[in-house]
Amino acid sequence: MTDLFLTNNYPETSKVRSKKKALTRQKLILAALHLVGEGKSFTALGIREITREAGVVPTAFYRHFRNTDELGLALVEEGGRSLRRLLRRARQTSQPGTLMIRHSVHVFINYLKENHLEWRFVAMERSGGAKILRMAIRNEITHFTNEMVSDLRALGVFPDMRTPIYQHICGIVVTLMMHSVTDFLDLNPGDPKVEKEMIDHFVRQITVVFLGGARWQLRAKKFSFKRSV
Amino acid sequence: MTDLFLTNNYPETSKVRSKKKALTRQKLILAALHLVGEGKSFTALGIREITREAGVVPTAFYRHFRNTDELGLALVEEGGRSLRRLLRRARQTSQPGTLMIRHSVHVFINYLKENHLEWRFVAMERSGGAKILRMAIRNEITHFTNEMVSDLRALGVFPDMRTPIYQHICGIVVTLMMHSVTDFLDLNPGDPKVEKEMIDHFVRQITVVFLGGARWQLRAKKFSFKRSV
DNA sequence: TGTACATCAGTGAACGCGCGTTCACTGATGTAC
DNA sequence: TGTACATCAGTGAACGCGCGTTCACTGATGTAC
Repeated sequence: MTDLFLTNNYPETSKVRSKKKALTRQKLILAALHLVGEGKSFTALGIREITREAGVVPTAFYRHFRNTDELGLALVEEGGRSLRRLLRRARQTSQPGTLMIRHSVHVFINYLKENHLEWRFVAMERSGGAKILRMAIRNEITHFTNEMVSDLRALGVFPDMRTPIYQHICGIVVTLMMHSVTDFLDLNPGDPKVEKEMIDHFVRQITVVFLGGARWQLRAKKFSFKRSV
Repeated sequence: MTDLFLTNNYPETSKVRSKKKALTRQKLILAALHLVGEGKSFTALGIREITREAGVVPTAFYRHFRNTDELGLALVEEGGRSLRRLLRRARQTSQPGTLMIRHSVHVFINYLKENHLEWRFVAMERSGGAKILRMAIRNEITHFTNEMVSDLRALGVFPDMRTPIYQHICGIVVTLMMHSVTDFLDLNPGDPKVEKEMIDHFVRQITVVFLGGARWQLRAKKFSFKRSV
């Protein structure tokens, strides 16, 4: 994760200064994430609170962001990266057949535990925060859904399903997934029994949606592509 | 709606005073809802802001609530009432057969438009607010889901489906429903075309879930009640 | 390579402001006789 | 019914505090010659 924050916008020649600046930026981002992880709402965070947590003086904040919304957008970007890395990992270890869903959910949950700060932020601000953040997150999630569609296609799940239906199904799955993030992070105190129940629950949800999607596709075919509901 | 706020906790004898107090309480609740409706996050609301909007002096707040969280819980209760009234209305006008889903969604959307303030609050704080509010909302939504199960049963949808599966399906539908609240309130600027698209989208989501649920139930039967995924 | 100047990330003091909360109060409403 | 006292919802002044933001600064890093 660390190196991702260190994106260098300076000419190659200036090294030490830009590295230090990027480091402070990272400290600010991590401080905000850490405070969100403690249960605070990002919307309620203040500049002084964040800089205090980061260990810099309040005014240093303005060298990196105009206001907290701008920091929020940086966090959304970070969350988007996290979403994409999840897909990459799922892709690399994908399993065929009926095991696919359960395996993917396991990858998801493990990934979620590793990166719980970013995910908590995304799941919370997705519907609870400032409008500009909601929109940015909605955008990232749309991209995520589209990528999921092409991944599943590449894996040969539902080989002859039409694209709109495919997108529809993945949209539902992603909505359920984002919702389960809050549940998981709220209710799971490391209890493996609770964790297993939640995983089973989520697997069943996805299975129902996939079954329904396949059925819907069948119907769409039967009625020669005319919707009947 | 109005009369619901005027719950009288005083002995029958004292009338004018308690009525006035309940009225101020209502003003505070409506002020908070109104501010949330303007796009502010409830978490970020302050006592002075709320009392200013309500037209009372800041200290009057303490005659009704200890802090903003307590007001939040009152709003959750109000939201819960709104959820239950929605079910009642849907029940009263229910349609049989394939029309049922589309009709219910229409009832839902119209109801959502009428009571958008409460719903915006519930949808936003469901995953974005203070933990105590999230928990209270989760609780209301669980009740809502259970009621939906028994309503659908009474209507004879899925006559021989087992209760856990029933609950599972309604859980998915309610999650999708709550999620669509934010979408609807964020994206719908009164444009009937956009509105129609969102309704169609939501109808299709529910249909997919219902189809999947029926299919799942069939599988559960076939494999003599043993889950296979 | 060495020197003289420029840049700029982070500092620290200071500001005005709105916040939550306390307190003693007022005057309409309720109660007792 | 009338009177004298009790209650208590809402008032208004006051408090200490942390907030966001401004500004001139410092000193390490970068650049030019």
